[in-house]
Amino acid sequence: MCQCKNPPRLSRSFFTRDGITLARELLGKILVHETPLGPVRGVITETESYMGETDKASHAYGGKRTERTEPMYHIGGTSYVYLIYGMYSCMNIAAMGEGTPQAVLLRSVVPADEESGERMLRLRLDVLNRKQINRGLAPYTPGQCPSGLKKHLADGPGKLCAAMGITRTDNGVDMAESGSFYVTEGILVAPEKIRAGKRVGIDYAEEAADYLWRFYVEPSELMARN
DNA sequence: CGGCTGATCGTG
DNA sequence: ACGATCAGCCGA
Repeated sequence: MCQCKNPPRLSRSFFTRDGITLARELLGKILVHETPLGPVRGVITETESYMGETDKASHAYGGKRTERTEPMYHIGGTSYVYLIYGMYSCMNIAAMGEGTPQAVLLRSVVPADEESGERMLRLRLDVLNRKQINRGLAPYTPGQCPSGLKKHLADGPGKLCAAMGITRTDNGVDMAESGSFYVTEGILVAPEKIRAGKRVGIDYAEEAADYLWRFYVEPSELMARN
């Protein structure tokens, strides 16, 4: 599927831009995570911008700099992975430079190749099965898994992290330097193919809840290669 | 497909 | 107490 199986990771200058530019530029790029199963590659199809201390939806709103939000304050390219609702992880990439806590939430990916798709399915099953066992129920096997799992492999921030094996141990990684967690070129997305909408799950953010800071491409638009 | 709900735990 | 969520269940 890829002409070039191992393109180089994107370097610092890609990440040290403002959060809106970075969110748009990340569409079509490939997120790569080395897992015990091998590399998992996902084409990024949906992102959200969190614009720092003045953004009421941001964890850094009002200059809240704590142990949790610290990675957002680090240099562009730093990962910010946090636990939400007690059971899911959300994956962000810091934008801008040191001290400016803008970030991009990665909301959705699709497998970049068949091998990645198989690994995503297994990683999703691992997470689901932990809950099954916890409830005293029989674990799913790769053959008979919940219907809809393949269709909704990584189309949500929690599902994206589960499918790519991303946990809080991946928090604070410099993705411009790391050899196991990084972003590469992927599919060219023309600017006119980028849709925008309101960010999800931030009803508390008053006027900021209406900003069109969620960006996405229809999977059918992912055709041309770099 | 759309709406509702319980699950579950680190953070401040 | 409260989430930058998800899966399961319900009704249409």
